Order: sequence, then structure tokens, then C-alpha cells
Amino acid sequence: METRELRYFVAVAEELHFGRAARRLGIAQPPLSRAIAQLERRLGTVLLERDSRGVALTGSGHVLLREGRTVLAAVAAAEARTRRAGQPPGLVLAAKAGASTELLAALLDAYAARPDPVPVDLRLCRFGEQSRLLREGAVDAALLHLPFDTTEGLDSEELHTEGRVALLPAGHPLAARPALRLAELAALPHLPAPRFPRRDGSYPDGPGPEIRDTTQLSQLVALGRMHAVLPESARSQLRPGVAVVPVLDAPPVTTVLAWDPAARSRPLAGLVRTAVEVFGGGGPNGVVVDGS
Amino acid sequence: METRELRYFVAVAEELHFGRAARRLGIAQPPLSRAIAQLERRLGTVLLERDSRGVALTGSGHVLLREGRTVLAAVAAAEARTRRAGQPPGLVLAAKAGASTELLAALLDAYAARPDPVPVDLRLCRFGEQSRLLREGAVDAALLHLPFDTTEGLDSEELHTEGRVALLPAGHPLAARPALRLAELAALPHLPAPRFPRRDGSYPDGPGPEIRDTTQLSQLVALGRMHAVLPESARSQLRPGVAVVPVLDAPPVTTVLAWDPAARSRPLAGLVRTAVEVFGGGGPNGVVVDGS
DNA sequence: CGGGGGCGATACCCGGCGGGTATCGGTCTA
DNA sequence: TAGACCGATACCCGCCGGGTATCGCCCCCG
Repeated sequence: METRELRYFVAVAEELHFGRAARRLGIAQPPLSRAIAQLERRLGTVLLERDSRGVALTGSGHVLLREGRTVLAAVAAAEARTRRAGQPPGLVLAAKAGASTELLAALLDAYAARPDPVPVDLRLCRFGEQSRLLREGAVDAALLHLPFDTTEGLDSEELHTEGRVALLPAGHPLAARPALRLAELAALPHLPAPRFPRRDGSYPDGPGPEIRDTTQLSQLVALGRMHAVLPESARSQLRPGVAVVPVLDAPPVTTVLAWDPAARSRPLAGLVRTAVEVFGGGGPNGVVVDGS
Repeated sequence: METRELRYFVAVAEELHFGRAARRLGIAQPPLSRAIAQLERRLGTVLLERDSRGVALTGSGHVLLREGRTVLAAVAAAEARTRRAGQPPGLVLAAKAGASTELLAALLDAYAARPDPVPVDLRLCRFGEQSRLLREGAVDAALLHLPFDTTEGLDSEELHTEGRVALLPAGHPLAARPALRLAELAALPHLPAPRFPRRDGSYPDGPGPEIRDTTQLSQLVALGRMHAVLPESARSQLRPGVAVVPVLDAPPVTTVLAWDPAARSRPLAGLVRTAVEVFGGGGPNGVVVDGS
């Protein structure tokens, strides 16, 4: 099975329409039909049910869609990691823009003070993007925030755990309170919670605005369009017009440094070791040694 | 990047010799040279250092070898799982030949008594093979034995934990003892421990014989060529000429049922649920629902 | 010191396959 | 019932992956 065939199949399986899939792939429809038919012949399985007026996935089709996506992701990661291994040494670290600023500064300072530092490029991301970049091999390590991100399939090291605060428009009745509970915030009909992107980039349904980054977030709070519940460290990047009140019963947020478990780069090992030394933490969740 | 290119590169990287790699791939050497050169051009990286008289991997080459192997494994798994999803329903369960026999029987009986059973094919494996078959998508589930196998990247459910016994040639001085310690066994110069295959199928160095399956193992013990430390349940498949003595300080063996975390097949979910119900166990390590 | 052998790269050719356009057959809709 | 929509088929072309022959280089050996 060639990756080209997989790309074609995934496109059709996602569009459920040969014409659209072909357009998305930048080819004509007939070669696409032929390629899928050939793939089905080679696998000895029907992948798509064509009942004129549309296309549906068979059981095998569902399986191949899922497996094919992971294969294509692995291929993209392989390309990116190989390409970057050929570049002059240097680490790329992904972090959510406008979050964990002090922690990030402390980590980078401590790493730069090591005996053998390499240049560290910072890749500031929108919500949830770090995890994707890490899995795609576009970055060497990422600062993730549990429980929003997941470390599944990654090695990670816990750096810091903190409580949560509510961001409210200044002057809002609740803004004067010494502390809040989630239920009180949920009861505000005209001040909905924001909607954050899911793992695949789509947004859940609901009344709140769709959020991509922190500046957008604090602006919408200041404008009185929503409230938000963020980690305490969000205090450091406050803007006028936004009030902050601790939330007692929101689950705490843990900032972790995560990296590819298969990585064997010495600079990455240095960064991880620095993180362990600076932030103590609950012991490493994986090991890095030697190499490239 | 096409899987063909990856297969070619992995072959060259493993052989470190274009001619041999080409022979292994069943093509001539020049197209192989050209394909690798083209891959390097597309990635913008040198993968191999050719200094006449041989080939060596560069840093990027090492990375691509590692990544490429995982990609090719993922592709093989995708093909196998898709193909099997197209077959009439049925589960394939991998188990070590001659191990966990009673447990296996109990599991299969209980599953067959469910309201919605499908036929279960049993795939009896040599040591360590189950894990590979599972990861390759050739089977739906496997009985693994911790700490010999690893459940990394798999979902699993603990079924049973048991102590260890030593297998000794009947008539051996230690065979009459009520119990033993590992140190006593290690001190037997003419009765070495067997060597079991590693994850990649190779064997560690050492004095003992290389072991592939349990019949071979008990035969070698009976012939006085080695001793072995096995789970208690090995008693059930004893042969004449072999004595069994409990070992007090060997780490216990846990039998787990493992499966692909991404699997969504209803029959597999039924098998897992059966395992949970029959063996109680420490709660599931993953969830299975719905589908194909 | 010169020739031969081993190895990867290059040159060149051919056939198949991936891509294109044109068109068909079937079905739903206006 | 005509037309639109959609996937399959027919057919053609150019490129690329595969082949053979040969080169260039280096090492080794006589």
C-alpha cells in the first residue's frame, strides 16, 4: 500500500464524494475512482458502498480511514523529524501563546545556563496546537496543560500545578467577590463560557464565542461577552477591564513538558534534565539518551 | 514520501550496502541508488554517507530509519486490520503455545456463553510473538505475560497473577528441595538458564540454549541441559523427567489480555467484558465500544 | 607500481502506470 | 421527461520506475 493510495482513500472517505475529494487532491475524478478500485482489489475488500447519489463507508472502510490517518500522520512526522535532524542543531519548543510565561522564561534561562546549550526556537501556538505540532514532528518538545491537552503516546514531565481563576468583565457584580464556585459562573445567562477547539480543531456547539488564543479571550471578557476560567498564572497577562476572582472548585491545571518518546537527541535530553532540575516534579515519565 | 521509498531506505540503512539491499528488495542496484538520491533531494537532507567502500548513516539517516520502521509497521497493520475487517466476523486471539491453558479455556468458554458470541480463532505463538502479531494487526487480542511482554501502546486488562516455579531435571539434587531462591539456581554452572528472544527476535549472549517454545523448553530441561523459571501454571503441562520446585524470590508473572486501543469492534468489546467479568481484575485499562 | 575487483553513480532505454479528457449509465428532481 | 449529478469506463499520453551497460573511485594484492 502506497501513501498516495492512502491519501486518496482518506480524502474520499472524509468527503464521501469522489468529485470533491478529487478537487481537494488536485487531480481529476476518474483517476481517483480507478485508484480506489485498485486499492480495493489489492486489499480484497470493499471499502466504499457506492449507491449512486453518494458514497458510504463499509466496515473495512472505517477501519482503513482510522488506520490511514495514523499512517499519514506518522509519515508526516517522519518527514518533519528527518528534515529537522539534517538542519544545524537547535531545539524547537512549542508553547501556548500568552500562557506559562514566567515558567517558560525560567526554563529557557536555566537551559541556556547549562554547559552545552543549543539555540532554542520558540513556537507560540493557539489553543491545543502544541500537541499536534509535537506529534507531527514539527517541534522537539511542547508545554502542555493538563487536563486540556493529553500526553497519550508522549513522554512527559510535570512542571507545575496551579489553581484556577475566573476572568470577568470589570464592574460585573461577581467581580467583587473574594472567590467563586463553578456553579455560580454557569448560572450567568448573559456571560457564557467560551468554546475551546477540540483535538481535531473543530468547536463544540453552544452559546459562547469560539476561542483561538489568549488575546482574543481577554478582549472578549473585557467587552462583556463572556467569562473564562483560566490558570492562576493568567493574572500576569491581564488587561484593563478584566477582573480576576479565584475559583474554588475548578480542577487544577498542570503544566507539563512533553516530547516524542522515541527521540534520542542530546539537546532534548538536556532540556528535559533542566526541567527536572528546576521544577523538581514527580519524577520523569520517560528517559532520553544519546544520539543525533 | 511514498512507502516504497521508505522500504528502500530502510533496506539500505539496515544492510549498509546498496547491492545487498537491492537483492533483498528484488530489484537492481541502480534504481535503488536513484531512489535514495531522489529521497534525499526531496527531504533536503543527506541520509547516507557514501565513502566508497561502504555506507554509513548520517544523523538524519538514523532518525529516518527509526521513523520509517514505525511507519512501515503502521502500514502493515493498516493493511492487515482492513483486510480482516472485510472478512466474516470472528476474533483472532494470540496466546503463547502451552501457557495459560486453563485460563484460556475459561475465557473462551465464558465468551462462548455470552448472548452474542462470534467464532474465536486461536493463534498459538512462540515466545514473545503475540505482542508483535497484535501490533501488526494480525490478531484482535493477545494474552501477554508481564513482565516479559510489554503493554506499551496497547490497552490491557490484568487477568491473573501467579508465582514462579523452577523446572529442573528429575533427579537433580535441588529437585528434592521444598523451595528455592534465584541465587541457588544461578549458582549451577552446568545447568544454565535458557535464553529467551528479545522484542526484535534476536537472542542475548550467554551460555544457555535459545528457546522458542515450551515443548522445546521442557525437553531441554528433561535432557539436563538447563533449568528454567516459569509461572506456576506450567505445572499443568509437565512431562516426565522434569521436576518442579517453587521459587520464592522470582517476580510474579501477570497474565493480561491486551488489544489495540483504537479498535472499535463489538465482538472484541464482548471478549474484553467477558475477561473483566470472569477474572475480576484491577479494572479495565481502556475502553472499547461500538462499530465494525 | 600496476591491474583487478568491489561498490556506488551515471547513462540510456523501455514498458507500465498514473494522470488527463470524453463519455456512458443510472438515479433523483424539477 | 429532460436535465443535473455522480461515479465508472474508455482511451490516450507522458513520466517515472525498472532494466542493462558502463563509468569512476578506491583498495588490495601480486
